Amino acid sequence: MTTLRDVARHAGVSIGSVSTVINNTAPVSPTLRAKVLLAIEELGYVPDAVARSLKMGRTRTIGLILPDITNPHFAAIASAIEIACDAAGYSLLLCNTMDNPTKELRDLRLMRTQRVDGVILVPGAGDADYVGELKRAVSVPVVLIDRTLPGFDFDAVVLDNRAASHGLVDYFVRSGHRRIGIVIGPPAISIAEERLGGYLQGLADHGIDVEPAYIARGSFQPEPDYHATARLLALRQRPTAILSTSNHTTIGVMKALLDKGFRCPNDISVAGIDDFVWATAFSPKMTVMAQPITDMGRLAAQRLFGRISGTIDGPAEVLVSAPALLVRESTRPLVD
Amino acid sequence: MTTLRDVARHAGVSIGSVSTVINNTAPVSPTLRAKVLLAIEELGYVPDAVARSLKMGRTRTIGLILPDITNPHFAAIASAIEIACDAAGYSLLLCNTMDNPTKELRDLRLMRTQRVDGVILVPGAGDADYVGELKRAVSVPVVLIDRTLPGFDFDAVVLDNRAASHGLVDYFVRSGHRRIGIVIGPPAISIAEERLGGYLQGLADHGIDVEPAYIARGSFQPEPDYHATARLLALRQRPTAILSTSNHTTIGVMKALLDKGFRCPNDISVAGIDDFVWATAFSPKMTVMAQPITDMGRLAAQRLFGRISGTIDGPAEVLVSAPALLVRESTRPLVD
DNA sequence: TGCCAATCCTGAAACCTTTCAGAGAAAATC
DNA sequence: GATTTTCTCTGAAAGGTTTCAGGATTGGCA
Repeated sequence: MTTLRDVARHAGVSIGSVSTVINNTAPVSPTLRAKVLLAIEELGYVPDAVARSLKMGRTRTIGLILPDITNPHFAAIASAIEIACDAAGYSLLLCNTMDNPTKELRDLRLMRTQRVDGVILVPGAGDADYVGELKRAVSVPVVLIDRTLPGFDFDAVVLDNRAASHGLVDYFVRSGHRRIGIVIGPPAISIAEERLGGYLQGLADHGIDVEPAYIARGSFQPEPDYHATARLLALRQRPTAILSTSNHTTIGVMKALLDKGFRCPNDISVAGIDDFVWATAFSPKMTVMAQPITDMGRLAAQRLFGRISGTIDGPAEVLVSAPALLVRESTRPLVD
Repeated sequence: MTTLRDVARHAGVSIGSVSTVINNTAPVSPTLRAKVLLAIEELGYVPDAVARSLKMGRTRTIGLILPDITNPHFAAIASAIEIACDAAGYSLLLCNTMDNPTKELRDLRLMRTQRVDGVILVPGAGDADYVGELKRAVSVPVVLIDRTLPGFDFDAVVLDNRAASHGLVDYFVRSGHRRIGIVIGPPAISIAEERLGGYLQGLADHGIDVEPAYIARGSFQPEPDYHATARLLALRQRPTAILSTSNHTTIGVMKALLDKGFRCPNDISVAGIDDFVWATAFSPKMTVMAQPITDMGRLAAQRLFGRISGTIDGPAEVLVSAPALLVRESTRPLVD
């Protein structure tokens, strides 16, 4: 590796001058600049970000911790954040927790030792240890995205989850449905409770009694949610409509319908939260509440950069995005 | 931030001793160890990876450069690599090129300034500049995955792409199809040519003449491949089977069928390369050649770690994985 | 008791950069 | 022409760690 020292020697100038030229940190004579630039070119010098980080006390790197990069929802978030990082001159350290709290703790610790300048986090369900570590990780700005963490005042970028499921219930009821099931994730995850809350509120607003059996607990994962859906379908008095509360859930729901021999929307209407590329590629095209996920990712990154630079310094804010209903072909009016 | 110096002072020992205890790099007395551990605990000391990297000359970080994290295929690769990194004590720097050569160059340069210990790369279509930069990036081990780069002897982990499309052609022909179309990506990407090659070979092996109009150039992207498919469907003499050469391509193909009013498999059979979670959630369940993608990601990471540590030091190897045919419901025998 | 070997531990150098006080030269002012 | 100001550039310190030559202490042996 060639260093500043090599460049300086080769150009016949001091190390400090080379640094000055590279970073444009003070006026220099054209001669000096030319000599240095030439030397850099000839030696193929590339600055060492490690040494720079050590000296400067910041790494120009942020950490992204999410549950499952394999889920297109989180992949879209990652993509948006990566674009923002590129534009702002940040590098991106990626960690995938697989929804494993132990791994998440390890990742948080990794962020500390790596001295990232900030963290964007999709928090899992946190116990006491977790909460402690997260608090300590707070030496650096943290922005939550997608999910929140009760009791922590971090900036957060989230969907209006209650509105999302409430809107879907509204739509179902307007279409004549009253027996509406829901497949929902674990209570420890904030969005599960919020989406369930919107569903309950929606039913209440329309004067529909809650049928406990219509609330099927899954895990926001295709497999468990497949089984949760199967329970719904096995009911003596089946729902006529199912609210699927995430894209991975939708995979489980649709798979269950297919396997159990139900046609959608003829036998049962299904609407989901989250849009995805393949939603319109197969039968039926899915009716969904879409999240402005790219915007949300960008927003989270910009928020974090603002905190890091000090441009943003008020109290923590929760930025809430509105979902948009896309009516397609997995739902139909109930006529009987 | 508390430093080694702080810990040393607090424990009443030397800096070197603290380092020794932390890294278990030499025998120390139980007393010393206890004092140091206690001090670390009390001060909440976390080692500084930046300083460590500077001193050691390695960062224990690898870079992953891929075209589109939003594509579940690459997301699966990323996930597998992340798991391998976690197990081996490496951090993962993620870059997303969006199939943009300029961005890819920038990412490569970023890897150099960040002093990553190695790079796993899904190369795009490279021009001269690109090739030069890549050559320079070679100061550090590079492992290619998914795609190769002609003329570079890097380790690579790839699918047997010819076998994948050849196998699909075989399957179609066995099912009675002879008018077989293909939707393929741009020629500059290695896998496109290989998959096209397997298709041509397959036809040849069965004594079927190549119909140029049946070869539809797309981009391995839903949108362009939708239009490529539409061209196939507009043919006077339509193919009875379509070979879709990537998962994103499959989205375009199926969408086009749906929009143009063709039923699959009744009107046209479709088989794709790449399996994906939602392949079995909708109608029709897709017949595909599945890649052992998780294995491939792990393999690439292990290969890279081996190169970095020097455990592996022979000439570059291309590790070829075999695809597996999963017959589902998007294909059917041709009876007429 | 005296000496040597073995065992622990210390302290400073080095990794590559940024930053800044100040040296030296040129330009400006009286 | 002497003095001050301005403009460039230099050189060294500092950032937190690892490493290693050597110092200090202990134990063993004659």
